Formats: sequence, C-alpha cells, structure tokens
Amino acid sequence: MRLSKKMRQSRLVQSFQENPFLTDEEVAKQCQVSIQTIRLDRMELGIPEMRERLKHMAEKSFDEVRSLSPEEVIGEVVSLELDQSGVSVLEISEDHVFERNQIARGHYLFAQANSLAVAIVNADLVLTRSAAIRFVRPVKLGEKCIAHAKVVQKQPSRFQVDVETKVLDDMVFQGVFDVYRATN
Amino acid sequence: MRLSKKMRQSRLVQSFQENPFLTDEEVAKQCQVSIQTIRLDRMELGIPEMRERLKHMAEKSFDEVRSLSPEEVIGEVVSLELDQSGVSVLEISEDHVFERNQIARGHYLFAQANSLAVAIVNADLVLTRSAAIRFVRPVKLGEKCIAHAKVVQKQPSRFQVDVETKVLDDMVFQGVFDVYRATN
DNA sequence: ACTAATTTAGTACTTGGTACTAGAATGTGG
DNA sequence: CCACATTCTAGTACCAAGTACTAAATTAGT
Repeated sequence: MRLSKKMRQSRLVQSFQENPFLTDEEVAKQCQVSIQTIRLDRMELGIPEMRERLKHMAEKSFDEVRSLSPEEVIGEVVSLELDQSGVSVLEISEDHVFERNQIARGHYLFAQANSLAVAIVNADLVLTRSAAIRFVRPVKLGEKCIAHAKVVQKQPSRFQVDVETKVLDDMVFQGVFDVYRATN
Repeated sequence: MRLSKKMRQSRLVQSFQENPFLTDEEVAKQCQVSIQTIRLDRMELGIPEMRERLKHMAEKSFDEVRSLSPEEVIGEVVSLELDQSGVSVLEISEDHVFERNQIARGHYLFAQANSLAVAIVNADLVLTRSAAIRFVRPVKLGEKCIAHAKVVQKQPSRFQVDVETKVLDDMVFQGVFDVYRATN
C-alpha cells in the first residue's frame, strides 16, 4: 500500500482545498492510485467534481460582486467594472503585520492594489509591467483597507491603472500601475 | 428574421455579462435561434464557453488574496551585509503562479524585493515609503529568482535601496525602494 | 433572379465527469 | 492457511457542454 486510505483522504481534502482546480486525474497521479479510487474518495468525502467546485466559487464571487456595498464587505472581495474601475477590501490581520509593531508589511498593500489593477482589465492574461507606489502612512493590525482602482489610460494592450487605498478617509497607499495584456 | 445579427450579438454580449452561467442552449432558446448560431456568435465575439467563463471567475476570486497568507518570510535571505547589500532567493512554486499560465504573480517578486530592502537596513523598525518597480519579463513556475539589493543612498533615517532580481543571468525585476527607519 | 451572407443541421471528437458492475489485490480474524 | 471483508482497479455506458468541421437550407440585398 502506498498510503493508508485515511492518510490519502485527508491529503486529498487538503489538496482540493488549496487547489480546487485539480482534476481527478491529476490527483490520482499525485497519489499513485487509480482515478476510480479518487472518485470513490470524493464520494465518501462529499467533494463535488471540479466543474461544480469552480461553478460554486464563481457563484460566490459573482454574488459578492453584485451585492457589494463597501462598508459591509469584509475580507478579500472585489467589485469590478471591467476596463473601468474596481474596489477591493482587505482587513489587516495577524498574518499581514510585523510581529514587533503590528504594522502591515508593505507588500500586502501592494498585493491588494496589484491584484486589483490586474483584475480590472478585461483580458485573459494580464501582467504588470511597472509601478510607482507610495506608502503614505503605516497601516495597523485590524484596519480595513479599501482600495479604489481606476483605469486612466487605455490603449489596445496597455493600461494605466491608478489605485488609492484608504482606511476610512485616510489615504494610506497610492500607486500607479502600468499593466498590459500579454499574448501567450 | 427575429432580430438582426448585430442586434442579437450585442444582446448576447450583455446577456453573458450579466449572467455568465448561461449555456449556449439557454441563450439559443432566448434568442429563438439554433444553438449553432449562438456558437458562431461566440466565436466571432471571442466569448469563451461557459465552463471557461466560470473557471476564469473562480480563478480571479481565488487568486485574490489567498496569495497573501502563508509565508512569513518571502524568499530566503542568503547573505546580508547590514546597511550595504543582501541577496535573497525565491523559487517560484505552484503557490506563486496564476493557475492558468504558470506565470508568477507580480506581488511575489515585489514581496521578495521589498522584504530584502527592509531586511538590509540595520534598525528596529524599517518601513517602505515608496518604490518604483519594473517587471522586466514574466517569471515562470520553477524558476529561481535571485534578488540582489544594494544600499545606494544613506541618510540618518532614509535609505535608498536598489534591487535587481535575476533568473540565471536574465533580469526579471528591477526596483528602487525608499525605506526609512521609523520611530515608534 | 442571383449571389453573398446567414442560419441550421449533423457528425465526429473532447473533457471531466457520473453510475454501475465485476474482478483483483490486500488485510485481518479465526 | 482459509475465508471473508475491505480496498482498489478496470471497464462499460452515459451525460453536459462544448469544439471543429462539412454541408445544406434559408434569407437578404441588389
């Protein structure tokens, strides 16, 4: 036996958790068992098939986008008007701060802004070419960062996206992103 | 004719925009045309099939901020001469890339560089004030990014740190960080 | 009326599955 | 060691929602 059933199943749960895009075939290969075994496992564990998982996620994010009223949304949600503007909210948790002083590491604010700048552009493969950013003031544990992004220049495959992140009415981060639609 | 082609197509674009979960069959029924017509329309308009649409949405929401939690240290610092220079290595793993195309998300490269720029400065509390960065070329899954940082300007409480990240001899990222020693 | 554009029909094939049956391999208890 | 149970594998038929392609029918425009 390669791995006990229980072992495999708990590994499986985790795998799907951290990458819901996996097909049974891929997991089967990873676990060195047949595809049927994986399917039996999914049945037992009540894990739906990949397409259902994705559909579920899509639904979730879709609903969220629909019902976005900035003050009630907590977490990592984004509202998007493709090629125009978007909003994302990030609440600073333990994971985001320097232990020593409870101040958010800059790259989390950057990540929020960068993700948003990329998400806003309506194309398959969008990458950041360059950015100029400013951390206006430190952000502390527990603060809720609301990033507003706006496309300010649109060329066939290049976009300039400005992002401003605020905590309440306090500007904390400012960035100008030059993103492009890549051909891959 | 029920509706002109153009009419139908623009209606179609809107339909899919406001409900990406629609199948061709459903839309065909709505428009009173055959399923093939809808498919031709999708081809012409470059609208992907339903499953792809959902996958795409799932990816966007998934990519969002999950990215932000796991690692305490981004990249491994392999050498450090305080207030002078440092090197850190980051190997791009599954966790760092867009599922779709295996290209690293920009904010990981940024995080590596930012962490290094902050680590290099010999003080208790160091924060980034601003940065100008350039993603020179996309980085793919499995590539090992080596970031070299150098302090190029030193004032009592302000430092300018230049970071260059390479894969082998290939420059992939460049950044100028303005960091400061905070009093807190 | 004739040609071009548009629409429909139909076939073969693909992905990532479900549902089900049956046999093989491996354990485990007596 | 045998018997039975658990676990795993294999294989078939089928489905949804497509792609890719060919060909015919319909409609529009002039």
